[in-house]
Amino acid sequence: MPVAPPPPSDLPLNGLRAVEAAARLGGFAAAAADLGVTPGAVAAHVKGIEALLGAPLFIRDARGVRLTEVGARCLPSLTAAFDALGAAGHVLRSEAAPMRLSLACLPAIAQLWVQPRQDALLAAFPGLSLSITALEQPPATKRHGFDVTLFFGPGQDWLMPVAAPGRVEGPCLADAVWSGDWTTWRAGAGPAFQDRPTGPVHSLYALAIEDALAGRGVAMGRLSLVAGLLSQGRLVEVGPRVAFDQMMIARAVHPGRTARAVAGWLQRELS
Amino acid sequence: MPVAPPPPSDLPLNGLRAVEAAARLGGFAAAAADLGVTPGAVAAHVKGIEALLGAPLFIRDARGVRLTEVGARCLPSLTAAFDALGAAGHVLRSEAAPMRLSLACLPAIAQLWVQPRQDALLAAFPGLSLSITALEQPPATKRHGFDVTLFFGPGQDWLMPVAAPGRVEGPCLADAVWSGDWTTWRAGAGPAFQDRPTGPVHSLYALAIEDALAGRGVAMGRLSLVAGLLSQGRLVEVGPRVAFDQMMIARAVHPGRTARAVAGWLQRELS
DNA sequence: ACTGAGGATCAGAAAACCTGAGGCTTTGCC
DNA sequence: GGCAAAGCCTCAGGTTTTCTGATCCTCAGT
Repeated sequence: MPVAPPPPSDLPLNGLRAVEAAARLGGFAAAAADLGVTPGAVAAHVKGIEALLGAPLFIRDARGVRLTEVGARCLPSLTAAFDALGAAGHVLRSEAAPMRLSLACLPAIAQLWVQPRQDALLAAFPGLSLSITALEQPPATKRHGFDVTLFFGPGQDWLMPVAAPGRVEGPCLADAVWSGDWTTWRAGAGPAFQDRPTGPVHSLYALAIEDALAGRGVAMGRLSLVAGLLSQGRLVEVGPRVAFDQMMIARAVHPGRTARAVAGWLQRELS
Repeated sequence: MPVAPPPPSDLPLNGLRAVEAAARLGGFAAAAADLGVTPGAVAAHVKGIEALLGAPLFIRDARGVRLTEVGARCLPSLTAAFDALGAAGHVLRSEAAPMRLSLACLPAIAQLWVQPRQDALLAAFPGLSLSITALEQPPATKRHGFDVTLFFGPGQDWLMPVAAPGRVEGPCLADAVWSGDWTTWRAGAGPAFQDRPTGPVHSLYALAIEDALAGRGVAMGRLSLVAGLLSQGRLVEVGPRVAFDQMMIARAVHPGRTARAVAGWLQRELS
């Protein structure tokens, strides 16, 4: 009697999700972050799937993991499947509560741009139930439950130093994420402010702007984010504008009545 | 400081699977059977999803469940997603072990048709690792891990009473599932064997055939299943053949080298 | 050689999951 | 009308799965 091997047991869904995330992101740690668990959990899931299949899907070495041949051939269908699942989840959510909407954006955008427009947005969409989540990175996939994203993408914006009126002499204020903005600006405007001391470096851009508002120095402003404060006179431009190749972009992650309408409204506000 | 994202709570995969199964099969009990759990577990999963969504997906009444409007709009994308997942799982399995193949068929087919041909099949596909699973019903979806199915479907076959040579006088043997075959045959051949007592009724067709082989009575044979025994002379036909509108059909559940080849081989054996 | 990133491993703890019994409502059938 | 059969619901309890947190290991770059 030849072999009558194992039963055709189904593969655990959560395990497949771990495999897909690890393959897509190129590492267990990244996958773990994506899934909101620890790397150990991802490793265990992947190991479980590999055991069920009887073949390794990843080659481990000290600096990460790579897909095996077999794994690489499986990735496209896995990704397609989880994209479909994400879409299905989205349909469920939007059908169940059409006026509930979740927006993902950078912390700086949330505080400086969305916050001041929130009342207008809610007035434009009566009944809208809005939740705003600040993320450092735009969600990598369409599976994260967000309806609309608002992040920087390719486009045209302006950089210029800003300070509170009459308080233009303080140190240079910067934040950790966009510290490169000063460099970019100087490349276009020359070595201005070179002699200034560097002030506190915040983890959040909005905190640097707060410091500038409080007269504690000069911040590097992205026009789209500080235009409101400039027109209110709470900040003034203290140097030339320099073109910047990133701009805010609002997009609906999945097609859906409300999401599309809100993304359109935001995009209109942007221009 | 990495922002701690308040998770945009993803929907649990197992819950979605329960919802999809219940929606597709029209009942929690059926879904439970499909998923291999108890109805209570399905109910709990569905309830969990409904709670997360904040809207009911099913209307319960005493004779089962129906989808709500919302649920009905969600079903297509859910089904598509789980079909995609099933396909992905299948790719994984076949990539990991290309020569491993699992066949699903009726118990009667397994015992009377597949078993005698197993050596020939393995000879035709060297290295094939075959597992055979007997199911009363063909798997309803493509998600059950089977590579090839072999069941009765629309087509042309023959029914006729069979018995061991020289032992044609015993009672009518029948099995529980195909007891209708006697009725069908009499409808075409007239009231023959009406006066015979009814012998033991087995749960498995193959047991009725065993009884016939042992000379304990007359069984109603489907030609495709008993042809081998007839040509060996172990059974003889003891009445006219009557046309029957179901025949065995082999099909590959998912496209795949081995599955397609084996299904083709089986189909060729059938004709 | 030191350091840091990324994995593996393991035990304990937490969460999710399943079962099994009992109850309720409706339908179909004497 | 009374009765049985289907289905679904709830709940308690236990079991399995899953996650974490600490520790160790390996490798690459400095």
